[in-house]
Amino acid sequence: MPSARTPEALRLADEFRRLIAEHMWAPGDPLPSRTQIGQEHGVGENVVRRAQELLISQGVLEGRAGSGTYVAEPRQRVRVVRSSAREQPGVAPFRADMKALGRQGDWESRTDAKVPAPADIAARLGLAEGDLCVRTTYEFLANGKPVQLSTSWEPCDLTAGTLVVLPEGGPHAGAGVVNRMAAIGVTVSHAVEQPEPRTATAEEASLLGIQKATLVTHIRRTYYSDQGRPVETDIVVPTALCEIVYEIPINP
Amino acid sequence: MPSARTPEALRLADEFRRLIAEHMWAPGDPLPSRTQIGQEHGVGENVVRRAQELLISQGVLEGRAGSGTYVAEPRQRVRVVRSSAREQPGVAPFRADMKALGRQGDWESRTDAKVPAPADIAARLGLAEGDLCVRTTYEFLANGKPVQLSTSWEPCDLTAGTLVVLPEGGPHAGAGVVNRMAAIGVTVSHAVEQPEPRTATAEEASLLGIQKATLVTHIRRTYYSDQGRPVETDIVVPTALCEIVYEIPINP
DNA sequence: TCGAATTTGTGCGTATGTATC
DNA sequence: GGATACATACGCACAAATTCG
Repeated sequence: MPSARTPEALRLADEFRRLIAEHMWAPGDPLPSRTQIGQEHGVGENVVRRAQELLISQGVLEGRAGSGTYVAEPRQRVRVVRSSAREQPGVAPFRADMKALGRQGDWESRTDAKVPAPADIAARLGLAEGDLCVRTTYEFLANGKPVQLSTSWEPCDLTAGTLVVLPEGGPHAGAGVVNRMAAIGVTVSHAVEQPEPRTATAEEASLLGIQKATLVTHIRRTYYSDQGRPVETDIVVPTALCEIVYEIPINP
Repeated sequence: MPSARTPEALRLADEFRRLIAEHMWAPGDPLPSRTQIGQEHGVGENVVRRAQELLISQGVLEGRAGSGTYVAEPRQRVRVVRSSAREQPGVAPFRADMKALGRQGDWESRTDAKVPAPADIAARLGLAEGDLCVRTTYEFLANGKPVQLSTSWEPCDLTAGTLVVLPEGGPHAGAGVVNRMAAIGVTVSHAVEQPEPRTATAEEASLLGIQKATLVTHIRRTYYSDQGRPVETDIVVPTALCEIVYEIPINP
């Protein structure tokens, strides 16, 4: 009849937390190796690993393969405001967000002009599978570091032959969907966003510089106009880097 | 030199998915035991376990301790709309949501009248730690089954001596925060919601009838009035049961 | 420049607890 | 109460990445 009621790994994780809280371990410091910690605490190497994994998933520690496990630097998260006030004439929403935080907002993008819509996107856009779209993938940077990913899908026949075919080209480059649509006479009346939690894929983690399998919020956004749905956008917001804020006005 | 590039567990998970997609396994069916599956596929027992865990975390399978692993029943998720249109005079927001889905919306609540605010709540409400609050915990039901949890915190000195001291008592019971505040002359101008992904605690999983450690969205909501922040609410929305929709009007 | 030692990361296995039938 | 099945904790072996002489 053995059995401590709380697993050793959890106790060890608490010990790590205590050492960090009491400034025995400072941000950026490497931890001793797993074998060393294991010997000092009289536990198996795996127990150490599990304790570290727990805190890594919580953003307290950071593991670097081949190098060591480190105390994570406390980084201020980017506040991403999502409200109607985001859409201002001639200003890119993301850059406005970053300016409010005193950071430089930039982005890199790649546009593929005629991409057949995959099944799920086609369903969301009300198209047949395989109908052509303009797909643009974005990587948003705050002070040069990636903090957010997104992919936008616009049906080809919506913008074909206009000046705004390419989201990041022409006179309205980077002005945001609402402004671009307004330029071709399409009035966007409202947007709908559906945030869903999931874990980051390996590719996303690599692009964003975050630990693997950490939590992200996947926002599926739809812009609605009088004529129908102009644009769908998938946005990936890593929890470790950004906090999402929805502002909701209350009608009296 | 061994090593298949893809782990056995992932291949087995795909096999499970295929069997379900091809209707060999129907919703509600129990899977064979892990030892049996392991022998049939020539893999270890824990490989089966990992494959099942993966699909359980995705809501495809469902594990019941002591009983077996089952194909999850496909249940339609409850659509929770979060927008300014939610707040209508005299109507509880949640009940309106459920009515739009053709379901019956109910809730159970428990109010504790004078609870000292814990540190994090005090900070959010702009109080000192230990200041008294009215804490109300809710369990929202759709057709009798719990789908959402929330906890609201109201500073005592805000409502003390009025008819709306208790959120679920008096003439404005269940009418929603905005209406109750209006009854005592406090005009709520806007709300701010901050959705964060995390995993469900054991208690939450038990209350909501979901698998342990599945994903939820934890929404921290603040109602703002002209005088300051009247109310904070923590809302727990399980991904398996609900989808969250934010409607954002676009100002032309 | 290269390779060996160190460290983290991954996959798989075993023992034991615990719930269900 | 016994048998069965899932759940949990812990351990081992090897691969991948990094570091440093």
